Parts: sequence; structure tokens; C-alpha cells
Amino acid sequence: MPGKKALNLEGRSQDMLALLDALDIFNGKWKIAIMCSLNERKKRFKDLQRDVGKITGKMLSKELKELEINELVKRTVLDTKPVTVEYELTSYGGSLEKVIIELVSWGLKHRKRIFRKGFIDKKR
Amino acid sequence: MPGKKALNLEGRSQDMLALLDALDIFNGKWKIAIMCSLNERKKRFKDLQRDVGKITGKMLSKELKELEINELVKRTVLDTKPVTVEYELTSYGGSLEKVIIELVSWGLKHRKRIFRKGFIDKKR
DNA sequence: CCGTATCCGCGGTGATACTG
DNA sequence: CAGTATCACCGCGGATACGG
Repeated sequence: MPGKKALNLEGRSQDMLALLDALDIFNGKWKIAIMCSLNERKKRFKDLQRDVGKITGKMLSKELKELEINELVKRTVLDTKPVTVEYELTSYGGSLEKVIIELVSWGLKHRKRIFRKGFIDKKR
Repeated sequence: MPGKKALNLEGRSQDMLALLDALDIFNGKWKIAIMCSLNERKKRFKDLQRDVGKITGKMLSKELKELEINELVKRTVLDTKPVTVEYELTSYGGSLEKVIIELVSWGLKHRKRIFRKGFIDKKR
């Protein structure tokens, strides 16, 4: 890795403030997972719920609403019967792709490590 | 960006499971911020608290303990008087650097965007 | 300096039932 | 299908005091 980028974090730096801002936006257990699922492609409510897993409808609805407020996700109601609602990343939401990729990539490495260590995985 | 990596997220994929695992490890409001601060360099308790900002001692202590359990952070008690305690990333913890860099980088962009839009920043 | 102990309120989260 | 309403729990996280 040439050019290991040194982050400047001295004394409540801009970097730390920015990080805290970012983390604020992704509070809640599911927001990143939702973004990740949507990063793949446009999805309907039910599909998202299946993807993310154990999230309840209430939580999914709430988190999506918050993501929409922050302009990361766009909600589209289709005039079908019964109604269909599609969610997709905004172009701004798409700017999170690299974050998500790194997170997933780390998670995969982490899983391998856990597996090597013989830990038991939670029910999922 | 050549080679836009397509994530495979169909139906509770390994990627999503990995992501959820990763997110589990970073639950709590402060863990990422702590890792970020430590990514810069080794720090003592008080320094960390100053860096992260509004975190209380109890929370910092708790989060550090959990990070230690997950082998992301190493705790060293120095035999001074009064005692000094240093925290640093383990090499495994260091593997999160890319995630942190992307997160900070996104946060900085986000701040600029917020600023452009004329939103008021929270007190920090 | 580096924590731990205790108290406590609030809200995040889940379960379930219901609506358009 | 895509939510909302309601109830209830528990653990996050703050405040404060204390301990090594």
C-alpha cells in the first residue's frame, strides 16, 4: 500500500467532525444494510425486507423515511393495484458505494476470521 | 472508475450477512469514531475522550472494552504513577483503515453539501 | 489519571394487529 | 403490497459519586 493516507484527527479536527456527522446519518441498526441492498438495484418494500432479514416493517418504514429526508433514497409510488412502491438510491446516495464496498469487504474477511476461530454464528 | 464492482446481494447473500456482522460489531454510537481516532496513533483514555467529543467516561470505557473483546483494540497499562493506560489498534483493527477513510471522506463531502444548502450545524 | 458503581429516564426496537 | 397504530420492554447513555 503506497501512500498510506494519514488522517488528521488532532483535537476535534474537521475529519472527526465529518465522521461524527456521517455516523449520525447512519444511526439505527439497519440504514447501512438498506443502502447496501439498494446499491445493488432498485427494490420494493417487501424485497428490501427479505434482503435485510430480521428487520420489522415498522423499522424498515422508519429508516427509509429518514434516508429519504437525508436525500439518500428516492421513493416512488407506482399506480398499480395494489400499490407498488419502489425505493432506489439517489445519485447522492450512490456516493456511498465505496463505503459500502469497504464495509462488505471487511465483513467478509471478518467472517472468515470468525470461522477460523471456530466461533458459533448467530442464528440468521 | 473502471471495474465498478457489482455486489451480489440476492436473497440474504453472503455479502449481506457479512455486512450485518460488521455492523453488529460497530453498534453503539462511538465505536467507529474511537477506531478512527486510534487509527491516527496510540492514545490514552483522556485523549480519546477529548478526540471523540461528547462521549462520557462510562461509554468510552464500555465501548473500548467491547472493541478489545473483538480484538480490534489493544489495551496496555503502563506502570507509572498514577497509572497510564494506552489504547491502540491491533493489526486486525488496522484492517479497518480503508473503511474509516471512506467514511471520513464521505463525511467531508457531506459537510460541504450541508453547508451549501445552508443548513445549520448542530452544536459541537 | 483511569476508570467502576449506581441510579434512572427516554427512546429505539420488537410484536402484533389493523388499514387502504 | 405497503405501510400505520399501539403496547411494552430493555438497554443506551447521561449524571454523579466513588475507588485504585
